[in-house]
Amino acid sequence: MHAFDVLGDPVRRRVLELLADGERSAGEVTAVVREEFGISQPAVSQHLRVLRENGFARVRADGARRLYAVEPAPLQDVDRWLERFRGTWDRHLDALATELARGKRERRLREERPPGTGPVDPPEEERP
Amino acid sequence: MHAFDVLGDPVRRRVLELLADGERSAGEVTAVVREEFGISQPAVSQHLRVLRENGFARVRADGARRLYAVEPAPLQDVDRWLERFRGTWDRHLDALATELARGKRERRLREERPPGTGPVDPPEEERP
DNA sequence: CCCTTATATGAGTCAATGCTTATGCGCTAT
DNA sequence: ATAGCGCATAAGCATTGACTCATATAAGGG
Repeated sequence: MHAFDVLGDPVRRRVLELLADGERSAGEVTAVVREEFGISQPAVSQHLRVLRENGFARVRADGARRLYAVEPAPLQDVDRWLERFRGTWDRHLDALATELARGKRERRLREERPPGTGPVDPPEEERP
Repeated sequence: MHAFDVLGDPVRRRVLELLADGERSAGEVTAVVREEFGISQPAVSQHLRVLRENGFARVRADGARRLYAVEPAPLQDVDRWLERFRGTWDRHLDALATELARGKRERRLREERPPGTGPVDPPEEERP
């Protein structure tokens, strides 16, 4: 199962959020998720299994309890995959920042730049 | 459809990779994906639709061709969701280089805002 | 105009996945 | 020992979603 398939499920994302602050027992996780999603204990257990088997979580025994914690490797994989798109939104952010800065400057110094010299609007989204 | 569901499909991930370098026509994308995954033209078109309808791609007409490009917003959402786990792998000291690179980029983008002054992440939310 | 090219849509099928109920199995405590 | 808790697994069912083939639409070139 690919990392993105694992993260595709809202319950599993919520479980990871709960584990982000540190170890939690299966019971604690189950209580929260049962409450929020209205699903059964076995359902949560099955999600925990998916997280385990795909390397998103490790588990350790504490008496009869199972303590789960985040295992970061696959999340890092996702992060690295996103790497190639950061350029895409950096460009957008830079453009936005430039636009905002220009607007602010123009509001303060009305006459500094004549109209028609700014960047053109990016193409609008289109419905074919 | 949640961003992670969209990214759960390997064909759609591949399409986004192809678009990461800039605009490409539906035909170009289809040719590559057909070759690599052995699926039909309509199948690729349906994936393009999913990307469009979920805000991952924008399309613009060029005669009979459709030129697709990445729309970064939902990828940024994913990136922000990952944010809370970066601490987890910092503790593991696994991705020092990645983190340093990111830190440098963020310092460049936030030169005028000192760290620790931004809002904290809200709980996971859906984008309609 | 007709034919071809480029892309999108519709209907139908099939497999994957997430849920439920029922049950198993190891700890813990009485 | 035995009952009860905590958690996992099994089996069955329903839904979702990705594919195929067939077809629609629209632009461009003779």
